[in-house]
Amino acid sequence: MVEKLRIYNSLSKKKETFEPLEPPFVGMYVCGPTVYSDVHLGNIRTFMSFDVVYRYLTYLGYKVRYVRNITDVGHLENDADEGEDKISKKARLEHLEPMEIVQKYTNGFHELTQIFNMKPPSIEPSATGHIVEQIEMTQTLLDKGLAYEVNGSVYFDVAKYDKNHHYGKLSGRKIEEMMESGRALASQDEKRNTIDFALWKKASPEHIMRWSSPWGKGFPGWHLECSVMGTKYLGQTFDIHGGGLDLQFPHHECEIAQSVGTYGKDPVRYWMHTNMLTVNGQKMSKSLGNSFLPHELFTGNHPLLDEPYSPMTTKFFMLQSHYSSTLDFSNDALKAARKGYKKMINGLRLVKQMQYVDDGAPQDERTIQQVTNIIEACHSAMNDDFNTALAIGQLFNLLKKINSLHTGQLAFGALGAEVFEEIKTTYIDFVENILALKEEAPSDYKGLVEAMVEIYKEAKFKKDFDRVDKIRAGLKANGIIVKDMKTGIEWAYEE
RNA sequence: GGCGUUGUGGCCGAGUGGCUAGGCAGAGGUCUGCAAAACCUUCUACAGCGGUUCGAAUCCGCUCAACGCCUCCA
Repeated sequence: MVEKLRIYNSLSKKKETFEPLEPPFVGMYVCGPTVYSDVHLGNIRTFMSFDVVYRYLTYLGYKVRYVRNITDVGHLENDADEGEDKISKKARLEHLEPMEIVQKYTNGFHELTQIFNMKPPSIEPSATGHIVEQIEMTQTLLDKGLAYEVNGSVYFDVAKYDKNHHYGKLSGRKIEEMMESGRALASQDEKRNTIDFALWKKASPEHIMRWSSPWGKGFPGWHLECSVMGTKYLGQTFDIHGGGLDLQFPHHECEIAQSVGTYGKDPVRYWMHTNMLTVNGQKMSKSLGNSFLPHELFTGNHPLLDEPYSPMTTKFFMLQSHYSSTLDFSNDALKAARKGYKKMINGLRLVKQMQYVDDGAPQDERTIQQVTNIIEACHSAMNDDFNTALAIGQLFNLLKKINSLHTGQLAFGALGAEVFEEIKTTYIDFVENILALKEEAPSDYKGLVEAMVEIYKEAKFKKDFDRVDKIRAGLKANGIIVKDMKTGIEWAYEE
C-alpha cells in the first residue's frame, strides 16, 4: 500500500499527513518575485519546486487554487523600513516609469517559467492591484490597537501582539532576544521597538510610487501584500504557503502576525520552505553577486561555466535533490545531470511508442512483483514530502525494465498487458506531468536537412532513383523541397 | 553573540535503527561491420571520537568543518 501524502511543515518542524481544509480543494500561496531585476537560478529553484507540488497535488486529484504574487511595490531596501522602494529606485536609475520596470521584469519572469515548463498559477495578483485591501488591513490593525501611526507611517506593534500571541513561532525566535539584537539605524526613532515593521510608509517627496491613504500619501509595507492577497483569494485560513527559506524570517513571521492580528486565526496550515541554491558552498544571491542568470547558463557565457547547459538539464539537476536541501551548483554535477536527463527523456520517447506485444511468454510472478514494487516506490517517493530525487531513482529502475522489454531481454508476456500499461502510464505521468521534463529538440534542424540532401546527392549520382524519390518525398512531407538545378542541388522551404 | 541546518563512495545526491537508492565517472561482460545505445556483473561510503543497542550511516554526547537566518533576498 502506498501511504498518504506527507508534508514537512516548517511551523511544527515535523512531517505531517496532508489533510486539506476542504477536500478536494487545496489553497496554495507562494511568494513570487520582486520584479525589479532578472530572476536568477536560485529563484527559479523555488518556483520549480512549487510547480512540482502544484502538479503533484493536481495529479492526486485535488482541485488546487495556486496563487503566486508579483511584488511590484513595497519592497524596501532594508528592513529598517527606511531607504527606498526597490521598484522606484530602479525606475529612477533606468529613467523608466516604475510600471515599465515592473512590466519588463514580469515578462522576463514569465518567459523563464515557460522555458522551464512550469504551469502558470491560477491567480497571479500584484501588490499594486491590492492597495485598497492593504489600507483596510492596516486600518483594522490600528483599530485593534496592534498598530500605531507616526508621521504618516503605520507600524505593527510586535511587543503588544506578542502579549497574546507568539511572535517568532515560525522562525523559532524569542522576542526578547530580537529586541536586544536589533540594530539601531538612523531615523528608526519612529518605531517603538526595533522589531516593529512597517504596514504603511509615508512617501518622501522623491518617491514616485504613492497612493492616498487615511495617513496621507504613501505606499504599503512589504509583508502586507502576501497577507492581503492570500486571504482575499484563499480565505482567512488556507492549506499551503510556500517560499524560499530566506523568507521565513522576517517575511513569513510578519505575515502570520498580521493575519492573526486581523482575523484572530492562523492563516496557514502547512508552511513549506525551499532551501537555497549555493555556489561553492555559498548561497546564490543578488546581493552576494554570485548569482547566475538563466540565459548565462543557456549560453555558457559566465566565468564559472565550462559550457552551456540547457533548461531541462538544469531542471533535472535541481529535481535530483530534495527541495529542502541546499544544492551546490557545479559544472560536474550539471554534466552528469545532462546525461541523466537525456537517458530519461529517451526513455520517454521510447515508452510512448511502445505497444504491448503478445509474445506468448508465461507470466513471471517475480518480475511482476519487482515492477509493481518500483511503481509503488515512485508514488511513495512523491508522497514523502515530494521527494523528487528518490522518485527519479525509481524511474530509472523502471526505465531498465522498459529498455529490457524494448530489446527483447524481457518478454512482454512475463508481465502481462495490464502491468505493461501500468509501467507505461506511470513513466509518462511522472516524467511528463509531475516532474514536467520535456524533450528538447535540437534547435537547428538545418543540419539534418543538409545531411539528407547529401545522401540525396549520392543516390542521384548512383542513379538509385528509388532512394532519390524516397528522400524527396520524406523531405516534402516536412515542408522541404529539393531542387535539382543545373548549378547543383539545393533545398528550400516549400511554398 | 543568538537561533538553526548540514557533513554519505572519484563527482552529484536519496536514505535515517537490520532490507540494492539512483545518476555521472571507472572495471569486466553480452550484443555488434564500425560507433553508439541497451542489458548484466562489479570496485570505491556514510567527518572524527565516545556512548545507547543483539545490531547505527541512521539515536545520544562531544570535537572538527561548512553553511543559513538574525540586514534586501527564492
